[in-house]
Amino acid sequence: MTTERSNATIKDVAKLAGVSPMTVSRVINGSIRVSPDTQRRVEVAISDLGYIPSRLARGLSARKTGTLAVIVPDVSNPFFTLIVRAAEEVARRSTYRVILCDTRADLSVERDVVEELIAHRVEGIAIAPVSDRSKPHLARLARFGVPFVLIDRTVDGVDADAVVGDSTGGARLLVEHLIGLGHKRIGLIVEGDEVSTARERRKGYEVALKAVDLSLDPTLVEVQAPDPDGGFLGMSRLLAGDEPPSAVFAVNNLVALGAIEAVRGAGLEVPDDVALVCFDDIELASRLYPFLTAMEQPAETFGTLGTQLLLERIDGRGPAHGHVVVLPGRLTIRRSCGARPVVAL
Amino acid sequence: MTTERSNATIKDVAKLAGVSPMTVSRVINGSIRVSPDTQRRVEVAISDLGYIPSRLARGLSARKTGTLAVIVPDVSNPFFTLIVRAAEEVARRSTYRVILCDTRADLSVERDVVEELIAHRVEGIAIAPVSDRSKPHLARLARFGVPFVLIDRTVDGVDADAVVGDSTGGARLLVEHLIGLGHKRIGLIVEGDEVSTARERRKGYEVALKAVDLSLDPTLVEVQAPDPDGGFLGMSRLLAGDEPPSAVFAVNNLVALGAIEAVRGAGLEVPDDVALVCFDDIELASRLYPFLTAMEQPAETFGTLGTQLLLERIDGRGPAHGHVVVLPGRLTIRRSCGARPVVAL
DNA sequence: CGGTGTTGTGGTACCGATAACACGTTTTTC
DNA sequence: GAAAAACGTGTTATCGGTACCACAACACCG
Repeated sequence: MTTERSNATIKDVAKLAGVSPMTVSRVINGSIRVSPDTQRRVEVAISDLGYIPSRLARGLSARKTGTLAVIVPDVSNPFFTLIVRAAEEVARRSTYRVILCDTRADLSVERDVVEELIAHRVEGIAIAPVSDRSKPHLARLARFGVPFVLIDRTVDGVDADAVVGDSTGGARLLVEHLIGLGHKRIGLIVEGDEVSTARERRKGYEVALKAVDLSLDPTLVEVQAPDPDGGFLGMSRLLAGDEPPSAVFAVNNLVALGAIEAVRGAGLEVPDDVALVCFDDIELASRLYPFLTAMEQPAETFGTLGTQLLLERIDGRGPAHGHVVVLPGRLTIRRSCGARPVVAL
Repeated sequence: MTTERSNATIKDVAKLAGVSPMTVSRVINGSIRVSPDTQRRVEVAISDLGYIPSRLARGLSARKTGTLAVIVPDVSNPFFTLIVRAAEEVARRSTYRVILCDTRADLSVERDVVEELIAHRVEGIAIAPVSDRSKPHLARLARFGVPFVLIDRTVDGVDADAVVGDSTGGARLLVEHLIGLGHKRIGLIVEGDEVSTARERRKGYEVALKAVDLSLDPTLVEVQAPDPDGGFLGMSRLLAGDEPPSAVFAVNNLVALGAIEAVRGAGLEVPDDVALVCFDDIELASRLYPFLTAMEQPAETFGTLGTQLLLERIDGRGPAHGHVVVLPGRLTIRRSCGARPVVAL
């Protein structure tokens, strides 16, 4: 193994192989118009020099980088991790590379990330936007002609391809399940309605209640950050009310976690004192302790389908207007709702 | 808001501002040698055109990209997520961007990722390598003069900066804890010893047993993949043995998860029938259900320190030989080991 | 046998930025 | 008050590739 420092360029390879840089370029890019003999010589030279073509130069010159990006608000959320994995897989099969970006649900980080990706001249972006306030960022992409696909969330006033879950329907099912268990006072912990999923889940909650003539008590709705802290706060406030709910619907898995902590913190238990349901599973946690009754969404499909739509857009195929795919979820009944689990532990 | 498609270059900006591209470049890069008036005119032009400089061109021309990379074997593992977050934070403060890469613990993916990052001309890499067999990949980096820092794991035969946990000491503490609880037959589920942490944790296990004259029974050691499936398999085999262990040390959090499932699958319970300890916590799961007795490692510090070492390397500072930092873990006693928890639930 | 393709290869310009140097002007310095 | 230094800006070459066109050599056609 040589220890020599290598930073060969296409010219070095060309010289060593006794051809022009253009011919080396042809070999790299798998052009057909190269004689077998030349091709072999060039390949040997590349290998001898340990040559790796610069993506910077390639991208600059060819005006395409072969790079996509996936932007999510939280890479550590298992729901988004699955999306990312699936997206990478699809992209890889189309010989695209993927840059993964985490906005931490922070609008200003999202703004920077989008700008950075434009600067990198990525060819397309799959994005789970922070909220409706992401609209300027998406407008920026549109202005630069960067195709994008929305994942998990739509953005008010933005017409684009999107792959989302059936939040309204899913929420309705969850709440109907609680109603079926006899609950009449059902609380909701949800994030602000500038996030499409929150908006729709809230709507599903309301539809389910109205359908059985249960009144909508505004004191039973807590608007909180979509994380464990928000869940904790929301549940704490609900429990402190005059007439606390007997069941609560948490807008997502992390909120549910915090809500459970709040229940326990109040010396109560889930589901005995408060039943709980939510959107999205926490896979690792459920393996250890199958507890959360949840509307599970097909995260991988979000990633797969989203990336496929994106690739179509890049190729100039696809309809003129945004193509929105809505995927149904699956209700998984476990302990937190208080129903007898279907499968014994 | 104009809907015009924008792809302005530095020349367009220069023309609009009535200066040369060089002057625009100076403004972009915050050079001091620009008159306030010119600066303002250029900034207005940039803003009017919605100009975003091409990183490709900048990188090619300036021969530096201002980009680092973090490579981990599993972004969804909370341990690595924390590392990544911390690394990004440090990099951002030094005006570096970060590319996040997930190898899925697959050597061939790691090879491709490394090659891709060299092609992107990243200026430095923090990597949690797959195993000792990652050595050629690291050699490649060295050959290209790309500084790198090892995170969480060292690689046999590679001299580099590294930030790792005290695996041997941590493992010893965990096993001593089990011994202190009266266990005499203690099993181990570990991955192959081409991974430094596995090697060292196994060593810690052996040291702890020897220290109290407990024999090393090879049938109590299961070598398995470092994921839930491996844990399940390992635990299943241990339980099926002639003289099953009364306690088991799982090499990491995910293995522990699978191990618990195996115990339950056999109609037994943790810790009543088998006590269990492991490395690394699962934060979300522990919030829902504080169960795992674990050696928690300061993941953020791995990321922070690692990136700092990397930045020093890039600046040409830092010692000639690899600087290895070993960080101690913290033993968190919960239920899975069978000890009475310090804090009531 | 000239005309028309096809094949394999090279030359040149250029992608969009910056480094390095040059140059006219103003300011400082003694 | 002239030389030296600082200032503000432009010119040119170049980073490492690829697009586009040119072109020689050979094949095939009627």
